[in-house]
Amino acid sequence: MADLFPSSTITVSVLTPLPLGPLDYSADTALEAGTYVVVPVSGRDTVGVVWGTGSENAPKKLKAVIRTLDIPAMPTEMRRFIERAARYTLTPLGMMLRQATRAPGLAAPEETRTVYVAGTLPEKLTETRQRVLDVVRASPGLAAAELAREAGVSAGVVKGLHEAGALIAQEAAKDRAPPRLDPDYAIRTLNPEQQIAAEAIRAATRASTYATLLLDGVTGSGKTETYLEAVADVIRSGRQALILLPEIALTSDFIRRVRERFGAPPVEWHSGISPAARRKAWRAIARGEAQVVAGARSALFLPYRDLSLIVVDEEHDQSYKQEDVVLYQARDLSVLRAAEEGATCVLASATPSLESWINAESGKYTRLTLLERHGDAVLPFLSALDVRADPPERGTWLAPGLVQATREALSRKEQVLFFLNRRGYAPLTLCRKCGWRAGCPNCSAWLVEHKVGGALICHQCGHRTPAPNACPDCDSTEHLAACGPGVERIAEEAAERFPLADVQILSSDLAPDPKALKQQIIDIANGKADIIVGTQIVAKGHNFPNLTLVGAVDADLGLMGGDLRASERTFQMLNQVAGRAGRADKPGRAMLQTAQPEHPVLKAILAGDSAAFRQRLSDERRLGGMPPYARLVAVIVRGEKEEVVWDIAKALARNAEPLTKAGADVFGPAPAPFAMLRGEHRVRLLVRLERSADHAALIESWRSLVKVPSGVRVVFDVDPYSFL
DNA sequence: AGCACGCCGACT
DNA sequence: GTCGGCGTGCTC
Repeated sequence: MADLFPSSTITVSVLTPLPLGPLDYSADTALEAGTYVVVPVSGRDTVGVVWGTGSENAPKKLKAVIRTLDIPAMPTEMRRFIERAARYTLTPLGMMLRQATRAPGLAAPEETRTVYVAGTLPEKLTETRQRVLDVVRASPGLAAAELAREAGVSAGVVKGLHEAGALIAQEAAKDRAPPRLDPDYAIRTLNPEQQIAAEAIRAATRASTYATLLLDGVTGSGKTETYLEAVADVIRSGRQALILLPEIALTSDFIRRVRERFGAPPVEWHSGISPAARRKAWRAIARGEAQVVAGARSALFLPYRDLSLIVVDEEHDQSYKQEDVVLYQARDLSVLRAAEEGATCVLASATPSLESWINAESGKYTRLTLLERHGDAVLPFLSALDVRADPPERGTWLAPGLVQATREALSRKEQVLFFLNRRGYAPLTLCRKCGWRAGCPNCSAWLVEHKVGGALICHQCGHRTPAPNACPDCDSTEHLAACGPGVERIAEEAAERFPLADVQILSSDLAPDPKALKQQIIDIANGKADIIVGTQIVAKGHNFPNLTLVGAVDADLGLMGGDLRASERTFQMLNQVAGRAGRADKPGRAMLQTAQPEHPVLKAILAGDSAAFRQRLSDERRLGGMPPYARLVAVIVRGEKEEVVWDIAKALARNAEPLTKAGADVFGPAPAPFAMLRGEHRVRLLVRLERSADHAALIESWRSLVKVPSGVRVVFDVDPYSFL
């Protein structure tokens, strides 16, 4: 449209979802910070957010803001959160905004629908008309079709009443508010321990100042019931609560628990919801109509109007770490957002992450402990099966003790789970004649044989090749041997030993898609399997109500090797898997097959003594090692301009190397931008680490690894870890 | 992130 | 002689 009025004079700074900072535009009126606007960027219409109001007179030739959007402005708290999150994760500001504007139809005008309210009484009042009027009086704001259905009349009656002036048409938002949750719908009785924890969370939310609490409760101690009582309090106060869950745990199971407690489901937000539901949820949250949101990590970037409580359930879960284009730890950013909103953050887990553990130890977080199993649930009986004393027969992998226990459980019609965190049939194929081993041509890993699909697959890079019939080196067809077990091989053995049992493999690569996998888990939980052979996916999400025996086929897996996270992850995984055993009426059994029963990780699990183990781990970690989640960005400073010359995260993404390698391997050759430098430069080295250990030592060791071409002097300016 | 501009290999 | 590879550069 042509601009009929004199040129605009006000400068506004607008942040767009691009890897940039805010851009300046002109506007004819002042726009409040937080207003959603459409602006042209490189000739295309882009939704952005007014980030600041600049000078009144716009002398430069700026492009003009195209229009403002009729949606609630982004609250100050959220803008501050985005700024701090961007700085903390070393992400360009615009990319952080991008996380928050990933809702469809933001720019589209809100759709409306016609609804009816009562008008004047009609002259002719028939019985059917009366029924319609009763309905409209009881619940005004229904559409014609709904009104007719509720009253049990035809659409014609409603139409007639409208024409007679007895019903008045109104335009209402098409998206209706989500169903109201009733905080008193089904109040749960908590045991004393739970009451203390729930009261502590309630006190924190009522104080309306930032606090983080670590809800550390053993499996089955009723963490969910406990924090839902605090959520109830938030609902009563008219504020909002967000419950973050690992994607896989966001099942109908969890939604059902919320529904049972509050009489209505929470607003859901995760990758599986439809664009329409997404749009609806976004607007309901922005308007403050959504009382409780249950979502995956991206739900942290929604525009809550009045957020009082953030719960991060299963806070140790790896999936809170986003590692694609924008890198962040949703658990860390939850703490950050809570700080900005003056809200309470609850980190809940049976096996808290080391960093949260340390933060609780140091007093940064308040620790709430639940030691008792709730209700009928009983801790499983844990035991080690020493495979040196009681080895499996040659060519098999299940120790006699585990086989015997399985036989007994099956005879009682109970389910058994064999846990082995290794996909495929065999992790190594070798030629017994010439010693050839099937290795990946791209990386250092061995190729894993998969019988399902008949291929050798690299679990590191995905490289795939048909399983050979003969040794590629010596052509021998008789000497190729599969070494070691994967879940497919354990399933094979289980089927041989227990021919009458229904054996099912639960492995991410064997389901055609995540939906099918979910369905398979539900079917198994409902009894459609006698023996489950599963990878780590059984550690998460669904409960198997008839499961009474868990056998960890190789509990030592992950206890060796250079990965410093391994023992921590193994501890968490085995703990969670073992916790799956047991029914309401009956304690379960968990047997850990091991060649090193005296290993501290296994001893800690068997003794249920996580504290000592964690203390030892954290002491160890303080001595060094590569953190699992890190960002290191080198910035050349040239006067006012700062130029990112090297981003470790991007370098890692290119090489597809895990973040767990030793420093020297991560750094590799000198990054090209350094090689091009001549003379003296000031370089700021920005570092962000996930661990709350001793960062200074790590940074120092990294600094020594940055290779700078000779003749160039680089002054390092380390930006210290600064986070809450 | 997109998208344009830009300089070197195998093809209608 | 062109089509097209993706390497830098820009977006108010």
